[in-house]
Amino acid sequence: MQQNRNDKLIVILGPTASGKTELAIKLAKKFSGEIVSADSRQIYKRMDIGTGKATKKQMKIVPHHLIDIVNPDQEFNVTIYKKMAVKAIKDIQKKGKIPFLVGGTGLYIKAVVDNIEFLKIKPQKKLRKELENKTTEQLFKIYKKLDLRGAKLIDKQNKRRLIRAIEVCKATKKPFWEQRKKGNPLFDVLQIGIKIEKEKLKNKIENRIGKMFKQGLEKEVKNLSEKYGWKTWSMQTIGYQEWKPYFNKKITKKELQQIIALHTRQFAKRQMTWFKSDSRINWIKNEKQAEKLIKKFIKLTFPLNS
RNA sequence: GCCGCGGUAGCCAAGGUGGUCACGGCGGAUGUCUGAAAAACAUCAGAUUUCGGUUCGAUUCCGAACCGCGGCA
Repeated sequence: MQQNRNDKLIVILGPTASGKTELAIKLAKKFSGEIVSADSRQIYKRMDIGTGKATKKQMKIVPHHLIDIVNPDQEFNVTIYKKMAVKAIKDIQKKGKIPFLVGGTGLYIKAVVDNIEFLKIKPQKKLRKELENKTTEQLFKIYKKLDLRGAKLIDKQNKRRLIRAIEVCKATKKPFWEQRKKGNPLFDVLQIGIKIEKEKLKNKIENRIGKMFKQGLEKEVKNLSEKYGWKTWSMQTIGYQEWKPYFNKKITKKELQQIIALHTRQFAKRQMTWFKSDSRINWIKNEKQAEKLIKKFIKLTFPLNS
């Protein structure tokens, strides 16, 4: 354990609408920290209301990183994210401040916390296009030939994963599965998860959507769809994709709102499924508990703060 | 009131000609995750409106009741 080097990282995670943003800002302010977003949608510019970004005002209280970093028609992925996040975190540490990694995108958080070293094989458009025309059975057969062990463990029916696995095998001439790896941990991490009952979260989700509608989500979505269409990756976002049938007059506004709420609830559940499996997460119910954990965590490196 | 049509899981919904019946989809529960992750994918639970009859056997055939829809009065 290095005593005086600042390699601490505090993670604040939880399902959508659980109140991460608010909590993180309070904590970061209190412990002189800066926020690094771990949210796969808030990276997009112009997608403000529907992704639940912090307001300009809030961002003035505490510096935020990795928000608004690409245009809505640009492609983005974990690898890019990880690189940027690690850099942002280190920069904050160098300033003697504490980085707060805040968000609900499990894979992004994991990439940083577990230092996943993604294989440097770029997605190959031609190959992917070719493979996409095949059935999952065909893809599985191909993969099996390239990586017998991996074939036993992969989601057999998940085309997207099969294609990626094949892509890596072909590019590296080695089995995909055994090439996956984690590096040594980059940071000393404290993970804090927001615990919230299902019913309560359901209400919060509904309220939040109501608020978004009032804040002008319709216009935001309309502008985006007119400028970039509906097919971009960024439009594959809850709170955005659902508007298409509404604009085409296939559903009413009330139905639209219900569908968004449904999708959001389902998403929240998937997030929890992801987080549940990480036993390192400290689940808290309120700010006080979070503060307590942080104080204890920080003591060694920042004796003056406690 | 009469005539017709229908009543299959929380919702939608397949099931010519009776054989441990019970297709799907949505929703639900549980889970997977190493370059799209607010993505993609998997597993599981759950039903024949009710009461009688015919039959070795009824989701299926017959009758009645109840409910819904349409038409006539």
